[in-house]
Amino acid sequence: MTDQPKYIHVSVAWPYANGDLHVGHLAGAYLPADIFARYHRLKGNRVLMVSGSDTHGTPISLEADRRGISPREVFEHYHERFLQTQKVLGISYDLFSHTDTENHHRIAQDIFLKLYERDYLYKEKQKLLYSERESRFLPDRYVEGTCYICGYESARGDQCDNCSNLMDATKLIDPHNRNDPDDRLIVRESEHYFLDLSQTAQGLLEYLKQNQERWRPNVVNFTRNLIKKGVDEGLRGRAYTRDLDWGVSVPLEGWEDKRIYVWFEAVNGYFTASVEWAKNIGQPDEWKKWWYNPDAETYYFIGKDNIPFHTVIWPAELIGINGLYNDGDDTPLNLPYNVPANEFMNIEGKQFSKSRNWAIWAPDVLARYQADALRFYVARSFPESSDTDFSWEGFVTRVNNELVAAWGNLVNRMLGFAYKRYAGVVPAYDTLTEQDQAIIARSEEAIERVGALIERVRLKEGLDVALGVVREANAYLNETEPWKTIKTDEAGAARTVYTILRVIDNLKTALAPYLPFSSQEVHEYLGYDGQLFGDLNIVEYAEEMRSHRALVYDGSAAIGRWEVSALQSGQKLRKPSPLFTKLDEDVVEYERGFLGKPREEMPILEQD
RNA sequence: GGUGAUAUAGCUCAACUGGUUAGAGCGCACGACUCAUAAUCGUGAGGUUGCAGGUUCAAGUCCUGCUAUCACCA
Repeated sequence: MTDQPKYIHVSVAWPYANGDLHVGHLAGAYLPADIFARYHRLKGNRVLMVSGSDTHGTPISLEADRRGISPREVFEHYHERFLQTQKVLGISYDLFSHTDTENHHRIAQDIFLKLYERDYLYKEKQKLLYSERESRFLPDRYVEGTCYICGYESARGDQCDNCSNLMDATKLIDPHNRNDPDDRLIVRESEHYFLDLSQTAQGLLEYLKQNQERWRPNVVNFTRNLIKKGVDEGLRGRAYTRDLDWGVSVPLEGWEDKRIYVWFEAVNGYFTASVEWAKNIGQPDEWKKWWYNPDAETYYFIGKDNIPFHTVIWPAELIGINGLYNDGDDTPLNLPYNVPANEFMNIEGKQFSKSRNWAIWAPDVLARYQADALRFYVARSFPESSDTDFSWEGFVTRVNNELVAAWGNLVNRMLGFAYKRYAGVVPAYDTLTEQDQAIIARSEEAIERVGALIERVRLKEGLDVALGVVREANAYLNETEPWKTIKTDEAGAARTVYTILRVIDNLKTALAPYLPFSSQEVHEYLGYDGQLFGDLNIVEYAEEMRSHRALVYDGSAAIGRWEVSALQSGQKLRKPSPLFTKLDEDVVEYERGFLGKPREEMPILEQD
């Protein structure tokens, strides 16, 4: 490989640490990001993949109230579970941190101050609902009142559940505290800072123009209309600060009681986690190779609900803070190179719902099934162009018919055959027939084709291509029948077995980003040493006042390459055993039984 | 109400900028094989591409209207 390594930044949506990870999280962002990152690592590129727990925001506060504990206790509990879950699932973050680190607070405040100094922020008074009993402004989610459109009595502050219109909380009739109906709320003015998007609108349009070829059409169209509307009508500002007590403080005198709005501060995490990562490895400027390098490519893996924040708000912030921490150098910060937003994954035909427990929780699935089985089914069902459905019937049939029967069985039948009949070594051959060469070529092309698709973030199609070649490999065996020819044509059988082992070697590589655990097994069965990928560790980092735990990818032991097989005859094989567990049909009914019923959180265990 | 997206075989999904008889997997029917976790391979049946119009030599693919679902925003 003579190409210069590319710098690839993989930014992954920050999950609210108010509940376990579920398959929607995996399908929307984490698994696609991991597949993408693993591919680029195999390719020899420099990958920096970061994310972390979002520890602020109303959902955390609500959960804390519900349980009668502090927001910190809530997020620490789920942050730890995120670390363990993603370690078992193999989501290979270079750093999965959280937003309550000193590092994140400091940088989020520096970003605010930079925007403030450069006049990207303006002050404005807002009318908000105030609780005299609690002496504070109440977030919309805490407010209840009578809907001013349909008259429904229990409309929420943000939306009416009856007529589903969005609500302006201050217009609600008889507004009161959800947790305390006697607490009548009054409208009071409060001053806040707003991000002035009109200043960056032209720059954003220009930026969009340069990227639209590469982006998914829905992301482009959605963003373009958002900005254009803003340019025509004067792009509205967005409130950057809130009257809350949980979050990052506004770093201005007299504003200490207000907080930076969680969304503005959470997207800063892509940047703050990169800085933290560099500090953690003892090379504090290393992050600049992704953020201030014009040749670096930055990818943001998010769900469709977050598109505006990643294609408008965050780029606007980045334009506003250009030069931050860069010693006067005028290189601009990198704006998102691609934002391959996914749609949603439904559960058994219905929308995910945490409150009704209509959900499939990642720790629960991983307690019962192989990580690669989950990765496989979710990847087969990625909502890349439209909403898709996770069904247990689909899980069982896809795992049994495709993962176990087509790929796992191909590996098992031929590695077992080779191991038994050829004294545990890759058989020798003289020349390969055209048919042999053809299937080898197909498997080599698969590496090329799958790689090209992954680079374009068409991950589902990439997996489909690899599986297609798995089927071709099975068909090849049906035609060449080495178990028959070994009795009549020893040279022919040896040639066939060598061929299929080399094909399996190539397919192992093509599938490795998707199925890292089982590809590693195949790698070892074929007699190779070493790890295709590095290791994931949970590490504790101390700051001045407190410490936090993080998930960290250590690639130092990785030897895997995105290259075609050069399998040598005579290589010593290891005794194979089946890669995947076949699932019983009863799984469908058993698992469906958990849906919609109260759930008990179980400890997260490592697999194997 | 505005913006974006989705609606294709029984099921889950494909089909880049409009172009030969709309594809694949599963399921189903029939056949082949037996090395393998009864796994594999082949053949076949099955679609008036949500509804109604329109543009074009040609539309699942473009335009208009409508219906349903999802997301974001007022």
